[in-house]
Amino acid sequence: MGNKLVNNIYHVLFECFGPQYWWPGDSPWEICLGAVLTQNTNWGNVEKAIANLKTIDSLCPRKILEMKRESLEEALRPSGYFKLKSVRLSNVARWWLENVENDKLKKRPSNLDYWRDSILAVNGVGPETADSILLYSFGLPTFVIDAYTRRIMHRHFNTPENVSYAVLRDLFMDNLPHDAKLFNEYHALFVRLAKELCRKNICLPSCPFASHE
DNA sequence: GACCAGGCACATC
DNA sequence: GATGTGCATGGT
Repeated sequence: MGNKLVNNIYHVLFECFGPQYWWPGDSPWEICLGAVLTQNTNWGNVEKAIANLKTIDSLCPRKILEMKRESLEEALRPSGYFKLKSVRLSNVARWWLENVENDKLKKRPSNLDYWRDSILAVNGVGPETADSILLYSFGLPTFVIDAYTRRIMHRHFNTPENVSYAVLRDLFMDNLPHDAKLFNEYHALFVRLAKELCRKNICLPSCPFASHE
């Protein structure tokens, strides 16, 4: 599987669907917060939790950290795993204040590997969440692998079903120019394709409508 | 009522 | 390094 295929997939998807304008969110922090809350969770439920935080004017990292644990859990409840996510979101908010909204930032290197290691060290941030934050919140050129990407690549391009995150990420990063705009659009187009296939009843494995195939 | 959704940490082998 | 398990809500 090489350069050509990885490029061709992108061009076909872009011609079909056009730009996707990702990630949904009004600010870098809101994107970061959404990346944590959407872990193994439907985006619609995440939107409810974000709306709750906005209603009580507690979206920003400082307010998240100032909130009582129970209040934060209550706001996050619709997004599922709310006890777990209240801890994870607090960890990420602390990291954000220390590393992003801080003068120290100016002295820090701006390279991808530095920031990837930094955010991956936060408890509750794994590879997908890290790459989503780096790409969609910071605009750094890293490729996001999610369940949709895995399913599409397995079903339509024959990659092993349980291929590791790192191997699949390398497949894209080794065969594409490191361009944040390209990576942004590419991942968003995978999600769009998966949803279109489902909507048109051309189902991917584990699609809820798969039994009607 | 079952199954699923844009994962992750931790234990165990 | 691979595999299994708990975490929880809301839509279909």
